[in-house]
Parts: sequence; structure tokens; C-alpha cells
Amino acid sequence: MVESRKERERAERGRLIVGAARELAEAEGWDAVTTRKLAEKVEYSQPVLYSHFKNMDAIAATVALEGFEELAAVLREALSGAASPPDALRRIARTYLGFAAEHPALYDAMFVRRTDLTFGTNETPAPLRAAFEAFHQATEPFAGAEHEALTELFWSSLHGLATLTQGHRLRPAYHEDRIDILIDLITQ
Amino acid sequence: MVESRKERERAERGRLIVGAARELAEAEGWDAVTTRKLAEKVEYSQPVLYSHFKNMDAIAATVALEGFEELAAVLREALSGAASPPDALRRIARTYLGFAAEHPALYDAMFVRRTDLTFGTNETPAPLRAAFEAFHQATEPFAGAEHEALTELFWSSLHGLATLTQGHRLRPAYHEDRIDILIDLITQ
DNA sequence: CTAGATTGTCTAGCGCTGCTAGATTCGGAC
DNA sequence: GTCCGAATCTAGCAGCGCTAGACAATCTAG
Repeated sequence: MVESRKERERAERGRLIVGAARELAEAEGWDAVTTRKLAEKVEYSQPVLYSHFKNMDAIAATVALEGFEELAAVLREALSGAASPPDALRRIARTYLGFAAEHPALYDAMFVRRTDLTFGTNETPAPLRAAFEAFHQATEPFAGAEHEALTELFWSSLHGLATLTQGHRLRPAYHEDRIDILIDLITQ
Repeated sequence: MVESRKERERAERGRLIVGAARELAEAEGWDAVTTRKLAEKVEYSQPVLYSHFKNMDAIAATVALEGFEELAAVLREALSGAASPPDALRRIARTYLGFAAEHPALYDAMFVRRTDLTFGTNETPAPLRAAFEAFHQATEPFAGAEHEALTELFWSSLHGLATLTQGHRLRPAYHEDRIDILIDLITQ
């Protein structure tokens, strides 16, 4: 079964490329992630990248997908340790903002850079739906008829906080207060 | 006074460049705004752009500044026509989201693209402070001690809604609901 | 063990980008 | 009309995403 060995090595190299892209993006931002640097980092020539991915955007999309999986995991964990519905909401908020702050480039790939990943439809990737599901679960005790809309609003608020914080457009001194107020508003 | 005429013509050409950049960005997105297309549009060679602006980012920053002025104006107008504090809040929200939806590229330059414009400090440009002041005023009746934090949270929420909507990451069907819930939460 | 086919990889290059040095043309002063 | 300085252009650099075609390594068949 020579084919399966080749297959494995090929898949391994694919992961190597995605890992290199993520590392480079996290270290120097997505602008610094070029096909030439990436090729050098994995010690192959540029065309090899295109035998694994359609183009540069597809590489970033794969990094994003990896991010969705990790986000879904930490959100699930945050939920599982919650003592009460308000605590769950607070944990989700802190975990989400923590994730965005710790992996700014990854967050960029997931939610800011233009991608062709679809949201809120049937074709939405499973990890992304799983992450949304955590939000959905956390808001449930505080939602009336408009549960879906509240979930999207909660997520949007956190996304706004995450991106504006990342762009140094909010005063760091009020960081905790902003979270507290958001939670208080939803939990009454 | 030949000099003053030259000065005027020069300033006029500067505005021409900024206008062309904005037009092109709004029509085809910022990726399509290149020095060559811009030069062709204003019927001068590329180096002329650099006698007006340090680089491409400076042009986008000037477009953004123009946007802040317009945003501040429409927000002030929204406030002036409000019948009650909750109505003021609702008008601000609708106006802000309307502005973002109508001028997506402009909004991008103002709040999404990396710029060296400073936020929330003394060096923050006046139009930007004016826009924030409208938010500040609208939230005032509903704020306790943490008025500043609530203002930033309200803005962040709208920013999150604006960007995620633009990226087709929220379900259009819930658009109105999301706004209603946000206003209800803040106004109790 | 060799010959031929297939697969994998690389070199080289296209058209684009932001930006700039140096040549050239233009406008006003004498 | 001549000169000079300022305004403007031509031409080019290095780097970008992406790809065609050359080449090398590997597997298969005899």
C-alpha cells in the first residue's frame, strides 16, 4: 500500500502549510503571509502550495476552520463549568473575548477577513455551528420568543468588543465594565 | 498673488484624489483602489499622488476622516429629532446601521481597515469625537456610574452588528429584532 | 536490470502592486 | 527671449499571486 503512505505524507505536508500560515499570521499579521514566505517556511517551492490549496484564500480559510474548532471547544468547556445561567453567560463572554485577544490573527481569519465560508445556513461548517450553539445555549434562559435574534445580538456585541479592542479603539480601562454591563443587561 | 491660486488648485486636486479613492472603493472595494487606477482617474501620473499624501494608507485615512464628519452630522440630526430618550437611542442605532449599510467601503476605512488614527485619546480627530459624543448623549439617560463604559458597549454592539451584517454572517430576517432587543435591553 | 510511463517538483516568468529616482517639460521673472 | 525653479512625467525597482513548461524522481512492465 504505497498509495496510502503517500497519501499520509501529503496530508501531513498540507497540515504543515496551514500551520506555517497560522504561525506567520500570528507573528506578523496576514499581510506578511505571502506564498513565497510560506513556501520557504515549509521548504518547498511555491507551486506546491497550489497542489494543496486552490489559492491563498483557501489556506486562510483552512486556518479559520481550525480556529472554529478550537473556539467551539473552549466555549463548550466554559459552559460545562458554569454554576448558573448568568455565570454561563459571563463565562462565554470572557472566554470569547479571551480567545480573540490571544489569537488576533486567527480571529481575523475567522471573522474579519473576507471568506467564502457561509454563515447561518445549512452549508455552515459543523465547528462553526457548534460554536454558535454554545452562544445559543447560554442565552436560552434569558430569551423570550426571539431567542435566535438575542443569540445573534449577544455574539455581535462580543464581536464588536473584540474587534474594536484589537484595533485599540476602546479604552482598556473600561474593559471589565463593558463586559459586566453587557451581562447585566441580558440577565436583568 | 499667483501663489494663492496655485495653493487653491493644489487643494482642489487633493480633494479630487480623495473623492476618486472613495468612489472607486465604494464601487469595487478597497482592493481595487490602486495608485495606478487612482492616477488614471484624476488624469495625473502616480507620483502626483505622493506629493499630496505620504502613501496609499494616508489617502484612505483622509476618506475615513470625511466619513467621520458625515457620520457625526447624521447622528446629530438623528438626536435632534428624537421625541424621547428611548426614541433617541433607537434613532442613533438605526442611523448608525443605515450609514454602515449605505457606505460599506467608507465604513471599512473608518472602522475596519488598519489606520494610525487614534481613538479615545486627546489626539482623536474632532469629527470622531463628535460622533462618539452623540452616542454618549443618547445613552446618558440610561446610564448609572458607568456612563462611559455603557457608551462604548452600545457603540461596540452596533459595530458588531454592522460588520457581521456586511459580511453576511447574520440572518437578514432577524435584523429588526436584533435592534429592538438591543434597545429594549438598554432602556429596560 | 533496464526502458518507458507517470508522478512530483522546480525554474522561470507574466501581469499586477506600492513607491521613487532622475529626466523633462512648463510657467513666471527679468 | 532667456533663464531658473517648480511641477510633472517616464521608467524602473522589488515584491505580490499565480502558472506554464522543463526537469527529475519514482513506479511499472518486460
